[in-house]
Amino acid sequence: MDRRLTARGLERRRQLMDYSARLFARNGYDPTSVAEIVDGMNVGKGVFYWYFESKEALLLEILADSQRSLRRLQQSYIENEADPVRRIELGIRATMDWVGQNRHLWGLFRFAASEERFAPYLRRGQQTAVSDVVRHINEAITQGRVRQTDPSVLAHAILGVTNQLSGTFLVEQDGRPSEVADAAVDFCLDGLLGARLPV
Amino acid sequence: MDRRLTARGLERRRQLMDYSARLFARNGYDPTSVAEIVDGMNVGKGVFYWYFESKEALLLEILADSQRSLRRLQQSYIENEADPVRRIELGIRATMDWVGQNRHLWGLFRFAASEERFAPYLRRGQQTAVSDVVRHINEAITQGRVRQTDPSVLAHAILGVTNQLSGTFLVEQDGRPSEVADAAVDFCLDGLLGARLPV
Amino acid sequence: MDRRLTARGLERRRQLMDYSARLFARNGYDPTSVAEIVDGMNVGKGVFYWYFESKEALLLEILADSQRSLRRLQQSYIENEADPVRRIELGIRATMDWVGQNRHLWGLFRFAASEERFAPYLRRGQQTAVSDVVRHINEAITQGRVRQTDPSVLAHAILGVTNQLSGTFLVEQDGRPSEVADAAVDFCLDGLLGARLPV
Amino acid sequence: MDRRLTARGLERRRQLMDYSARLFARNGYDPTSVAEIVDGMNVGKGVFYWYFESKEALLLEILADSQRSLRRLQQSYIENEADPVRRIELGIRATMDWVGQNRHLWGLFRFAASEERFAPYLRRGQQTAVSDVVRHINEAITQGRVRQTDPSVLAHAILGVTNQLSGTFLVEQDGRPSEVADAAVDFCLDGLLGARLPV
DNA sequence: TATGAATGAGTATTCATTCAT
DNA sequence: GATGAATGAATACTCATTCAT
Repeated sequence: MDRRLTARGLERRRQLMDYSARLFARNGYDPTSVAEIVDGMNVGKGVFYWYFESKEALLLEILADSQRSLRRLQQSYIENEADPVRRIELGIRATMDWVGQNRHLWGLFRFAASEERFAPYLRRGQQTAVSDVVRHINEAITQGRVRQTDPSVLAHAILGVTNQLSGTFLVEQDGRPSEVADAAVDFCLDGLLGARLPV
Repeated sequence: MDRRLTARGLERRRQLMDYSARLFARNGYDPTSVAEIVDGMNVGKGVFYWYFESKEALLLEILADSQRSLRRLQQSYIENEADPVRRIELGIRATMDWVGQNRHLWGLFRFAASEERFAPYLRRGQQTAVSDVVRHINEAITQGRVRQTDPSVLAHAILGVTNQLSGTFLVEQDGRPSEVADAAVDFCLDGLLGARLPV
Repeated sequence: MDRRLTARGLERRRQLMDYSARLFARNGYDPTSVAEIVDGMNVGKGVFYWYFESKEALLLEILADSQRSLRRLQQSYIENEADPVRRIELGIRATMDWVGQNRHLWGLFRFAASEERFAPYLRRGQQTAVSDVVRHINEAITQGRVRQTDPSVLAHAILGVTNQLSGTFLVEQDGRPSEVADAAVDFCLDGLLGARLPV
Repeated sequence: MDRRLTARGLERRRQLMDYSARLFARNGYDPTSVAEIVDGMNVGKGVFYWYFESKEALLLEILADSQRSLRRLQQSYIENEADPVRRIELGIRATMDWVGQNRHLWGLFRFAASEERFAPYLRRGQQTAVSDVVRHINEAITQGRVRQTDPSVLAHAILGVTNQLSGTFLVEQDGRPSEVADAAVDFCLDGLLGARLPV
């Protein structure tokens, strides 16, 4: 591997990744055969193995790629924001927007997270996300705006809310990211019982 | 199918389900072969097909079984509790206790939820859970204790928190159900910013 | 693997080994596909893998089997013979007789000997053969009937003669084992120039 | 094919043959892919097919080349030698020297000899070698120095000894050609029992 | 001359399922 | 009820060869 690819080659590669990701997401990774992929793209079987070492390597690249792009979006939303609570909120909004534009990858992530052979590769991205949030929470605690609790628990709770609401209302029910984000932010900040006065 | 099974037969059947569930959870459903299952149990292949119509049917039964037992536990925790907020809390605690005792099924549920061919069977259980919670929330709203919001969004958020925290702190980090439940309940009721006075 | 085989199973296994050996010998190991083997036997592809772990494992078993049977024949010829030179002669005759009855295995052995991946498995048998002969030679040297020379060199030379003559005159030219053996024995004992008086 | 090659082209061609021969010898002909060859030489795939019609044609050329060079060496050793027995001896010495300098080709010859698709191409060279030796033997018989026996049998026996000793002691054990040649010559001339008086 | 891209038949192997005993 | 044997379509992957540039 480690081929020197021409511009045309790079494009092919990207097409393969996109198309595969869609098939994986729709039919599942294991049930999707390499034959299906190359047939669907009207290319020979060798093309696949010219660009990827294996079906597994392809999935891993799709996942890594996606995690990178999500993280980039989150950081672009957050930069220059001083208020830690607001940073958390913006992170949630970035995530919702990203999911909104990559709905088809949702199932793929769930699958990868559920299988021992792929979960490890997701774990790193997950940990990065958690520690990002933990940093904001710690700052907020210092400022006395969040009660003293294990920040990593809070971070995971926020992730749980974001995941669940995006899965249900964006992917399944095709909702609008900004509205789902509103709901997620509200819940994360105030819980069920919270009743902040309107500003 | 629909065999009249002797007591010994029923026992066999149960053993097969338990053992398969463990293999599925550890190595994934697709990668686990029927041969592995029957070899591991030291029986012939015929045995498997005597008790189950197919590998897929087996997984479905495992899932249905698990969902039933989880629901039963939740209801036993809740019955006779008049306070709707308290019922939500008890539901969370029941879930955590169940996960604590069925850790190995966790990954199986995630997998099934991620694949189009199995997700539908989970959807029903999920919907039941959601509408249970929605009922409590509506009651709480009527009592003026929860702000006016789409209750199904709140219900999903609660499920998200419960899922994420149980996955991370019970299954991955092998924590104690009651403590994880405490954290989940706190977050769900008060969010990040809430600061109820201790009772 | 390590199956419990019924009598019928054992027979199938043997048939597969015989048939494969013939195909390997005729067309070469690599060029012979598992498909060819099972098609030629009119069985499903699974049958092959029910009895053998892999194509490679099958070849190894064929080789081990053959080496065992050759050695057994050699020992049966030699036992009870006191004269070491005569024992060498009988070893040569045993080998020729064995080759005469297993002509089809000849090419298989040459192939295996020529490939790094199989040669090691042959080496052991080859070494056994050499040390057998070395033992006889040492005895003959002690008796003053063979000149002082590195016995392992002599042993290899004898093997070389036996191999070459059996390959050329038994396998290629379909000659009679006893006559080829006569020639091999003569050459090994007297070389080109030797001129023992007829006894 | 049959290209008009520039000097640089001829050099490329030679490099390809050398490199391929080494790979074939080390890993086997079938298991070595054209991709491996061109990758290892850092050239594109087209280069290979520019210089050779096919992988098979390449092997055949390597073999033909080698046989030619061996024969040339043998003839250069023998020319001007009047004594037929001495000519046989010099032929053996030439062979050992050649093998000593082309150790890596040894396995390749064994492989080619073992496969029906290549053996025919070797057969011709083998026959040439045999009839060379047969000519010397016949002369020696005429002179009464070798007993009346089928000369082709004797020739094959000599080849067998030479092959086996060179394979074992030159290629496997990395010995010195002149010493191995001494041993081969001794055995061929006198066999096990011969005891010529030292000259 | 040379390259990267593409082809597609072919390979070993797996596996859910069925069947004769 | 249970077993070992058998099926055969399907799978991931390879590779000699060709081609457009």
